[in-house]
Amino acid sequence: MFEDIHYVVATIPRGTVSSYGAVARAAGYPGAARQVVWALRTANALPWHRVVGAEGKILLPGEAGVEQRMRLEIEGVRFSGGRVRMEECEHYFDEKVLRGRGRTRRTTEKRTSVGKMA
DNA sequence: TCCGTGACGCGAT
DNA sequence: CATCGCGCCACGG
Repeated sequence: MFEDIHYVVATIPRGTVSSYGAVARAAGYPGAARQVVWALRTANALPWHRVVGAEGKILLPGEAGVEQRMRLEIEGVRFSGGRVRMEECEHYFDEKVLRGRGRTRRTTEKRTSVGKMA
């Protein structure tokens, strides 16, 4: 499992970010966002700073959070308020292959919001 | 072995 | 909006 997560995280291009949930899905464990956290915590040679909350929010507490934001800004990721501008910087894995959103009832019903439908 | 704990996410209230 | 509740799953006590 962490192998998959590790791999997925490693594929996030510099200058872009992704969310815990997105990584979990990409790795093949929809809903297992927590495991992504674990994977990031334990692994050390990963671009962990490229992973933020679902809304582009930095969830890391304390200094680590500051560092994460700093690193992202260095990579060119822009922020809007206290969150990352996902609209511009979110990295989309092969969503077409991941669209098997396992659980999550019918979130797709009115997906009028962020037009992220490939 | 069972139980609580997360850098979470998302629909429902 | 703010909150709650549940799902997910590896770990440490």
